[in-house]
Amino acid sequence: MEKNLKKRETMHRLCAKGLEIFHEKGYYNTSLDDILKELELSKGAFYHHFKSKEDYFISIIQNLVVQKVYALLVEPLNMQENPLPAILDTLQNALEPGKRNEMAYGFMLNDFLTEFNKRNEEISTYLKDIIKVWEVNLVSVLKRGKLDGHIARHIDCEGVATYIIASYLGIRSLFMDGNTKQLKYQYVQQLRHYFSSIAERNVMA
Amino acid sequence: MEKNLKKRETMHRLCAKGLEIFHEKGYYNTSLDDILKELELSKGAFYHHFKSKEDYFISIIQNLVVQKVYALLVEPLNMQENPLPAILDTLQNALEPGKRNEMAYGFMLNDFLTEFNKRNEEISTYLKDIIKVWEVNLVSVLKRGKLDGHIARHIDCEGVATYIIASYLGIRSLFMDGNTKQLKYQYVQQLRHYFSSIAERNVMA
DNA sequence: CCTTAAACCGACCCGCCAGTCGGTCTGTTT
DNA sequence: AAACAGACCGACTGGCGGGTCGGTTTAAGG
Repeated sequence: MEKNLKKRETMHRLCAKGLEIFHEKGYYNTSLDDILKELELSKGAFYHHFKSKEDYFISIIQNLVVQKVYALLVEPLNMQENPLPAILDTLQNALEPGKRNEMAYGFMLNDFLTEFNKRNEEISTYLKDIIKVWEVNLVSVLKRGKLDGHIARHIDCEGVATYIIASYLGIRSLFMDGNTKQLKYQYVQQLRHYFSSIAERNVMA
Repeated sequence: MEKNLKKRETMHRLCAKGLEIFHEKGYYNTSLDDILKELELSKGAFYHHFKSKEDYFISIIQNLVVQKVYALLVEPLNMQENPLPAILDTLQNALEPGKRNEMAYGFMLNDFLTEFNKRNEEISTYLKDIIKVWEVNLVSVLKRGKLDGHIARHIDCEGVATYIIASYLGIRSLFMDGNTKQLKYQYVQQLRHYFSSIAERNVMA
């Protein structure tokens, strides 16, 4: 059964490198040969494992992107009892420059989302589903926070989630022009102000 | 001098239609022939007026996009004395579906920004400059608002501007999946909460 | 071993599209 | 009306890149 292992290994190498380069240069701006050259693999190897470039990218989304979103943006939401600081910490961490050689700058959802919008409906759908998952989790954490008295009763949790997601995607857009340190600081600062306006009137960490 | 008129007219038709289609389908996903076909012009005509596709798009940015940003996002900022409601109204209006057959959904900065990021540095620079202009104007309006006692004294106006821009770009990203009405409502609602947290403590319209 | 099927190779095909170029048509100038 | 220039035409080129396919290597099973 070593053949099977080889297969997995090669597919995994392809996906990992693919995500890295697609994220770096964009999907449409990256040719398969770009990726294949780096891995010293051939066209033949690629098409043995994937039926098309599109199919390949969908694999990447489902195997890697989904996991990363969970690990980076969903799971940390439940690390604290009070959702507002939990969300703040999560986002702050997600904007941190990549540690241990992982994908620099935490995330790429926005780039892919706009790249595929109106160009490839199927891939767009997969990406939107990921956002949806994030949103659903945000909402549930926020609602729990409302029940626990951390968030004011009149607040619309769905609206808050939408607004958080929007601001996060947007700040990631702005990250491209270098001054990430300051942008991140400003973002977190203002997010704090915003959160203070929807928190239940006692204290806000 | 009718020749000169003809030239202007053709160039203008090219730019207008170009912006429309580039915005609709993306720059790299639109071939010149796509545009030329709709205008019933030829390759020859095109290259008589512009030296490349890139040069063409830069013309579009400088002639049309800049103006639209001014008209839609900068000028309305000074329509009211209190900057926070002014900004709110401006953004709300900018998210309004296009009236009188103009470009649907107000704006496209984010799409272009991410499309050209890492693919064409020159064009990216032009786009970033536009954002910068918007930012500068936001900051100046905010600072004036602080002097006039509408905004709390400890607030960082640059940070606020960044956060506003981020959230706007982000909500525009989310607009692609259809439910714009609700998204817009949620966005404006939360923006109001945020603004209430940075306003000087009297009233907030 | 020898067979079989898998993983893998790489030359090739083909459509797409930015850009070229020789030519035509039309209005302006003298 | 002749000469010129600028607007426009459209067939063509060349490179890029996704996808194909016949062949070769490798490892599992008999």
